[in-house]
Amino acid sequence: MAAKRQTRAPVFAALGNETRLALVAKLCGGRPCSISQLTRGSKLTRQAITKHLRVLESVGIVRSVRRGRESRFEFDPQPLEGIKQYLDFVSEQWDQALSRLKSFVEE
Amino acid sequence: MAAKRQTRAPVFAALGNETRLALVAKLCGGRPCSISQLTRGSKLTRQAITKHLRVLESVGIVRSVRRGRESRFEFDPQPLEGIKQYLDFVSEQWDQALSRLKSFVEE
DNA sequence: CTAATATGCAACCTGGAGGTTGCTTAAGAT
DNA sequence: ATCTTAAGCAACCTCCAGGTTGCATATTAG
Repeated sequence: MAAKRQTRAPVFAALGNETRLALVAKLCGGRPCSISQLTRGSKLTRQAITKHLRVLESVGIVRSVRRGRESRFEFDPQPLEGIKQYLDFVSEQWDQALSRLKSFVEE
Repeated sequence: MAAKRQTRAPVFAALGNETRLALVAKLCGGRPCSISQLTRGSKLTRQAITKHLRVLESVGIVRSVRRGRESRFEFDPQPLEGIKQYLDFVSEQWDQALSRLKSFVEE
């Protein structure tokens, strides 16, 4: 658990941006998309979108597969499982703290 | 859902840093801590820790209560619920995409 | 073959994140 | 009354995230 902490912050950071959240929302629908496709419907440049995709790719949320002249990006849910576990861990700690407080007050 | 998207990125971003993750891990244990307490056991300056706490506070993960000459920070799990919901939403989309693919292949 | 499309690469700009130091003020401890 | 500890404020520094433009290259379409 403690060993994994160093690897989770980058995943959170990758999600800490509206544009990237929107990309994730689009790609988790299942259909792989090319960079150009992802750029249409965004106010940003293709290069800007590309950079965001590379950030997501660097933490494994997304994977790129070259297909002819276009590179298609597809979603990978695995890194998200990791941070979900972390959030559950935090919630659990908190709940336990609350129970301890409660039993302390009751006695 | 779509309306909330704009408010989740900052929460993810607040967690996208090792130091802040460590602070969260400490505070979710239930015991409120002063800035000085949180600074001991870190290699950073008190002011650096303060800045990180303000970031967490700005998204509601943490709340500060003045207690005499010290300001004690306590954890608040509520914003984390929001991003958990988002992660569940993404997973659900993904699972549905997989089922669609599966039934498409099977027919 | 040529034109159009999709991407890659690199330079560049700007603002803000993350950190430090120095000084001031408030509150406890002696 | 004085010393010490906790915290706030502000200036400053460095580096990188996020974005742009311009040009080069690979693929596909006509």
